[in-house]
Amino acid sequence: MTTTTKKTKKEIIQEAAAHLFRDKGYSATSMRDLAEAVNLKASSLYNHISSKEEILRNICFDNAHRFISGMEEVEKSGADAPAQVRALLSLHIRTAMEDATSVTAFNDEWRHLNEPYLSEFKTLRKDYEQRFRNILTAGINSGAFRPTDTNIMLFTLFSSVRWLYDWFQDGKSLSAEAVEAEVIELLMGGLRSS
Amino acid sequence: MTTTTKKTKKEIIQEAAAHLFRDKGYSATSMRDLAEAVNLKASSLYNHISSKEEILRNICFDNAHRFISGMEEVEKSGADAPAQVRALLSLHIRTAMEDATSVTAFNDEWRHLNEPYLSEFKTLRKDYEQRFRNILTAGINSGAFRPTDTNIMLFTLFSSVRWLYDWFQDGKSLSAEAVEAEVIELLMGGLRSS
DNA sequence: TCTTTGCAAACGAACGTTCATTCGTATCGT
DNA sequence: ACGATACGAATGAACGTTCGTTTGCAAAGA
Repeated sequence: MTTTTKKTKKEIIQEAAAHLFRDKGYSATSMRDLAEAVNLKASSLYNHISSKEEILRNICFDNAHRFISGMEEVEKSGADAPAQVRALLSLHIRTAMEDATSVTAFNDEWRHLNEPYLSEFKTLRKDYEQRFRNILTAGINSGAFRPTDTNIMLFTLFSSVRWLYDWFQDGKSLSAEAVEAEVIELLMGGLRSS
Repeated sequence: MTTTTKKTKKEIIQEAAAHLFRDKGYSATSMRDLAEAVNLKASSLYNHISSKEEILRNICFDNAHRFISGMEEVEKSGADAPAQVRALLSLHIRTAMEDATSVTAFNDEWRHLNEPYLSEFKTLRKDYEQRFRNILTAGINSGAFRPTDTNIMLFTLFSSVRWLYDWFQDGKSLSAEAVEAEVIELLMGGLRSS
């Protein structure tokens, strides 16, 4: 037995759900699909979770908080803007490769949340984006980054990391570290002034 | 009345569907939603289209062919690799801004196609990707691009353009031309060697 | 007149969810 | 050591709703 910290059934269900949501999307995943994936019948799921949306909600907010925590660490590191952007890119890339479903939730499936959670999530997201923009602005002001619309910089960085979970699951040739290094170099090269 | 070449009802339905698919996703869009969007009842849609999936199919393949046509033009232009990449980036960016739904179909919703169309679409896509990779390889061999895994280059370029339709619809400050120029500069800066 | 278009009604299938019940196991009072 | 009790976990059946789609018929246009 490896380092398996015993998972609760709820955690097993959430992970299976995240996997299905990534592959087929939230709406196209039925509770019967999910039940089959964890060797249960649909009705049994409700001994562990209270609704389909609760599962999505947990996935979305868990990962929102993961990114926000990363942002907090980066902010108080006191590093310069390029180093902060590198650290955040690393966080996004690592997360996308280690837990592909996080990025899916963060990017694609949150729109199926119901109110008031939808608004709450959007607020978290906007906050994260604003703090990222602040770093980019600092980098431009310090002369490290070529002057560019920070929205364009921000969203280009964000979404250029989206493909990782589409692609990394086919067990590709490169190691995670190599992928991370190359992507970061590619994107930082685009930001650099001079 | 602007330059409206008279649209058939089928075209109107397809455009409304594309819009809904982008906003809510294919699975979460019902035929009753779609009917309401074109001021019809659900049953009336079937006088013009034969199934929900046919709509998706048309959207996916129309746009696949649009990108493939662009690729063909670029290939026979005889330009060098950086110019070819610029041209293809321009195509992707323009398309994303003028017809946001295309990129959604191309990137996200095609997975809901049924066989045999799913396989057919995947083949078209793989073909397009391979031809893009060939251009990137040529750029590396000529010394214009920093040596990098072409898959990483390819998917980074592809997906870094995805955000445009999420963002451009909120009527933003920058003109389409400005956005295009900045994004291309950002991405080409990352590819460049030296 | 004949084709095209629209609609109300209805279809079976699938959806998320609830319910009463059952089974196994742990905890308790005695 | 014993039966009584409680409880977590699983289930089949059924609920009401929504899904994509079909049918039959009326109105409109050619």
